[in-house]
Amino acid sequence: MSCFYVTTPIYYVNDHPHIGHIYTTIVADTVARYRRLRGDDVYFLTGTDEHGQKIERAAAERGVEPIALADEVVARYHELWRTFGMSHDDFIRTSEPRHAAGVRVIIERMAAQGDFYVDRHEGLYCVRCETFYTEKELLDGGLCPVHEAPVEERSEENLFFRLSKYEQPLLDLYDRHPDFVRPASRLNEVRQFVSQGLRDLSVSRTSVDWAVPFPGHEGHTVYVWLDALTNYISALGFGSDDTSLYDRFWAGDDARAVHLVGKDILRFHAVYWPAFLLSAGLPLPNTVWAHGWWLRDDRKVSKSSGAVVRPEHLIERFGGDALRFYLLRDMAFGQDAGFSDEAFIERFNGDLANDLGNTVSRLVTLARRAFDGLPPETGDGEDSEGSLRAIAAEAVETFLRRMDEFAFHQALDALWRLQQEMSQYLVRQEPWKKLKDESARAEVSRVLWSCMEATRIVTTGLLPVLPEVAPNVLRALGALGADESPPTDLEAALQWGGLAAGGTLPAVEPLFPRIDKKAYLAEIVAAREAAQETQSMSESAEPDTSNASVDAAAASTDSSTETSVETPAEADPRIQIDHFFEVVLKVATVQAAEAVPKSKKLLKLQVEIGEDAPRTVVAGIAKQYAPEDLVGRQVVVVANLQPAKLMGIESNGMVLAATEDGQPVLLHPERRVPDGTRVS
RNA sequence: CGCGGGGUGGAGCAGUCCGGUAGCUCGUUGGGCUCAUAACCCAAAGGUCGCAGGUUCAAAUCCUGCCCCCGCAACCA
Repeated sequence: MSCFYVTTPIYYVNDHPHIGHIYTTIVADTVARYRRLRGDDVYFLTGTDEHGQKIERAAAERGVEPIALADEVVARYHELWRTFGMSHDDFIRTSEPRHAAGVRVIIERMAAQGDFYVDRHEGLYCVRCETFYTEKELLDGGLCPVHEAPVEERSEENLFFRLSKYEQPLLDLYDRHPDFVRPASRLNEVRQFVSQGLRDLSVSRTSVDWAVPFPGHEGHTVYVWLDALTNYISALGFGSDDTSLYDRFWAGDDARAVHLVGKDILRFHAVYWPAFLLSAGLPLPNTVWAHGWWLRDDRKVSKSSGAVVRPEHLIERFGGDALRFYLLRDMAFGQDAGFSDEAFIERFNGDLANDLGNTVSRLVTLARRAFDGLPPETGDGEDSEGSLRAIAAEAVETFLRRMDEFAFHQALDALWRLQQEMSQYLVRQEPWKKLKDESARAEVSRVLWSCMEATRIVTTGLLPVLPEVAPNVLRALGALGADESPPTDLEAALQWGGLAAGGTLPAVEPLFPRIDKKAYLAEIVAAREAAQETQSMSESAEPDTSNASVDAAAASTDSSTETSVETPAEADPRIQIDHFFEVVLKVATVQAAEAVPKSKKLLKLQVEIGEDAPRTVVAGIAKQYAPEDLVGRQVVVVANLQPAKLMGIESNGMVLAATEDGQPVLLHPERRVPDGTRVS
């Protein structure tokens, strides 16, 4: 028996759970369940990353302690993981003392190697970002690219980690263990990054308090990634008195550790983390598996049908297992995939309702009609065709191999191939025509038994994917007693011959009722509208007729960890009219327009605004408007805006547009009016 | 030369590492069946595998060049 350790990243509590977190964790859970069923000693870890300035600041804004903020988000994760039946063995929070202990010990070991040194981080610092910038990153005039505010010269004493020292050892690692990063294309990416040269890494901050204190350096706290990555071993007791888990799952000879990560944080796991471990003289994990992203499907079809990405709604309505299945089946693991409600419904109806659920119904109904229970005689593979058994064996072999490779979509495909073969076999045999023929009783029994056995095997393979529903399907098939637990030895359970002959078989309810696609899509549109209604009414503000921003926020499937803390829905506060008049809006005619080089969204416009000379205005509308189509058109501009530089071009004003689903739609007066006409 | 992903029948994708009759799901059309959740089964139509070269007996797959799309970062003032 080998030891298998699987982890998800720890999720930053400044971010509410989204599809990216859900996906990674579902994959990890499926792998964990699968390895357990293969007889491995498994440890599955997930958790939360709680330190850092963002949390500190968000907490301060709300007037609470950072830990209170973290507690709230952690509670949501716990709740969400429950709905998916996640089987994690531990949930680590970086705010826990046991984690800090691990961080201290790894840092002490790294320090003992002389891998830290103190240096002054001198540079241009934006106080509002609390970040250093290089001159190259700044806008013309030395302004912060985020705030366009002046930066200041600042020097902060930091501890640096000698990352450069590990450049060659890392390259050696990638050569010796090509499996260290998967898929292979990602390894190339990482290798290229490292071979371009590594700069030493700043690993302490003096400006962040909500963090682990840096051992031996008063006033310094540990940089977020050094802190966060260490969770993978601190959770196993590294740095504590009891290192039994660590010895078993990290340092053991037969231990295999796999970190599942989104491709956005691959570098930290494939470069920094092994460098830290090498420095500390600790064993390395075996594999960092980087998966792709779920991208929002923004085809017109979706928009016109009102379908937006709403995993919460899908979960609530169809359960965690259905979403698990969709996510694992529809993404070629490692690559990006598009997420849409329609695809979910099609997958659910096609694979689960039609293929699996309906098959179980028809088989059970047939068996009950013919034998008032399970078929009394087994097929034993010796039915009139004798092929189903061999097909099942082949499907099982492919299934196991693909699961081992983390190719979940192909593993599921293998099962469905068996299901399809079985269905075709059933139709060829037409047992329903022989139900009343006493002489064909044995034959009918063999046929039905074989089909049910094939379905049992398919369902057994689904145990790691559908932990909640698969056992129910087995029960419906009579392959599992009402109070019996699902099998624990997957390989054995996938062998032909597991289904008993004879016995009772209860009538079935539909296991996966088909989803009425049209009705469902209408439902989510209605739900969204209701949500908006409630929101605006509760704030007693005018209904927000432009719903674009609401959609965008609800539908984010971005896996970046940079989204802000969710704040209670807040309608725009009412303003005094003189506030409005502070904004000078004028009609202007576009004299000239050209694309801004190297930019995708920006157009540089010359607009006649009734002044001595036309103004230069930069507008982010290049994706929707061709420069030549704009010349001669009238637009509305904000005339008294502070000039700003965009891609090095000074913009003196702002062109107004309605934003629909993130796409600007230009505003213009109903009929031509003189340039410079005030809008109010 | 910023980083990355992708271009395969109407749609969504697999196959590309390790060349060998182009595959899956959905959709469309026709037929069948009626045990079953308007399900299931059979058949058909539909592709110069982005373009151009090259290597090879053989290229979606390997090599070279090019075009286009989409993310990310720096730009939606």
